[in-house]
Amino acid sequence: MLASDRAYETLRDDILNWRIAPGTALSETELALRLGISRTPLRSALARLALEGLVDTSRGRTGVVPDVSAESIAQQFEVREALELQSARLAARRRDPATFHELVDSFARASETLADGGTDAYYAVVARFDEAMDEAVGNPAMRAALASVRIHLVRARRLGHDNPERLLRAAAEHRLICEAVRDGDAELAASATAVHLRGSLTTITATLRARAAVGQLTENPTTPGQEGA
Amino acid sequence: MLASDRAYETLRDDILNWRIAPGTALSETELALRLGISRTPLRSALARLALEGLVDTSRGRTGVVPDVSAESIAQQFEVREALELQSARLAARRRDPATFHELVDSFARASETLADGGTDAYYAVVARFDEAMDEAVGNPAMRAALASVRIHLVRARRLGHDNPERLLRAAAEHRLICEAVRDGDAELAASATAVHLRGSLTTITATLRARAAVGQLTENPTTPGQEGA
DNA sequence: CGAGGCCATTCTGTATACAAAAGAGTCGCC
DNA sequence: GGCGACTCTTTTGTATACAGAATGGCCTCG
Repeated sequence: MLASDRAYETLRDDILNWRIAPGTALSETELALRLGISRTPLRSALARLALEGLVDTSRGRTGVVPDVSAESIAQQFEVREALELQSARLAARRRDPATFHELVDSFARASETLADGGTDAYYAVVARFDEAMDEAVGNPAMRAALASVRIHLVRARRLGHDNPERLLRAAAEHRLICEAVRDGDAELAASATAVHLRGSLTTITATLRARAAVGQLTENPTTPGQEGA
Repeated sequence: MLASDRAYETLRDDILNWRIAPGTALSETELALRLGISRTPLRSALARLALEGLVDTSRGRTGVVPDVSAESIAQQFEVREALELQSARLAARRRDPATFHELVDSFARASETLADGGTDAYYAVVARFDEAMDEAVGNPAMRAALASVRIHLVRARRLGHDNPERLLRAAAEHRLICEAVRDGDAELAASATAVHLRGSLTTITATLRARAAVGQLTENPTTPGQEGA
């Protein structure tokens, strides 16, 4: 595999999993040294991250990891709502019913999945759902646009990881979407998606508020002293 | 200005204005020589174009300019519809009325604008409209998503340049959108946008069909022999 | 005459060296 | 004591050199 791709994936995962704290300055020389590659492929990786919005280069030339604010999340959700509702409608018209019949079953068994494999196992089902929707829509441009939005919300999702009751409600919402898509009901699929997104955003916003209230004491134990002091 | 930025803008304009024909292979060494820079900043420019979808790197490592097919346009419009309808709704809720009052006037004078300054002058008004919508929405993520879609449709728009009667109808549609946004009527703004997009897509599709029927004889006079022979 | 393999050419990917610019820190002056 | 300018350091942007890989042509064998 290419060194630039490895650097990109490593940095992306580090940012997405909060191993690099928001506000951290991303020095090319330092990162290149840390990853054991030269600055050339690292620059390429940083450029990709910057274009995806995972690194902010707007102020100053040194890239920094952008913060996850309630405002930025709400903005991402406005875009996500537009794209996912459209996706749901199109998927309902073009889907393979068998695929979504299967997904309905998967979401019906969500409580077992959560009990057995935890949140990661559940999110794997969600990933299958997203993939099935993208494939049903059959629009590469839509897939790319959605991928761009979803990658931003991964960090936010990580914040709400510890909320199993929300995940169960989300599973029920996903199940309804799958049923609507399976039955070819475009408007119901869109409405069910809107319901799901509203619930999702409410949970994330509440989590952010709770974190802000608790303070910054117990978080980010993995990266001590990465901030700009 | 940075050499990489200049290279990016030059190549982007060349692609958007059909000075580089679809299917053309983009050799790094050749382009670097042509633009008088080294391969390093040129690589950066190519990477940006590839991430924006203006250069296709999926098959093989050498980038090629993707073709503009009726299918790809339709797919872009499915994304555009999702984003612009959402934008129209949000803009209607958050707009500054004066801005859109002014735009209503501008589109009302479209026939004069076209007579005086031609299509370029008209498209300048459309650019002001897009900017006003983005500003009214006030969502950087939405702005970025829309910019990504719009850049793809610039090439398609160039194809339909020679259709003044369509432009007059488009001006009337734009005027209706502006009136709805000015009045804060979110649903009317969305509906008017849907009408406009449908008309736009129909025109572009018809133009593409006409070009296909005429054949490839009279096109691309600016870049003779750029294709792979 | 066709197909397969080998060789050469050319391309991309990576590393490193150099220059220019920005930022911070300090010294001097007001 | 505060403000400003200068210098030094660190950083990014660019160029070039080198290595590995792929592709195309050509030759040979069947």
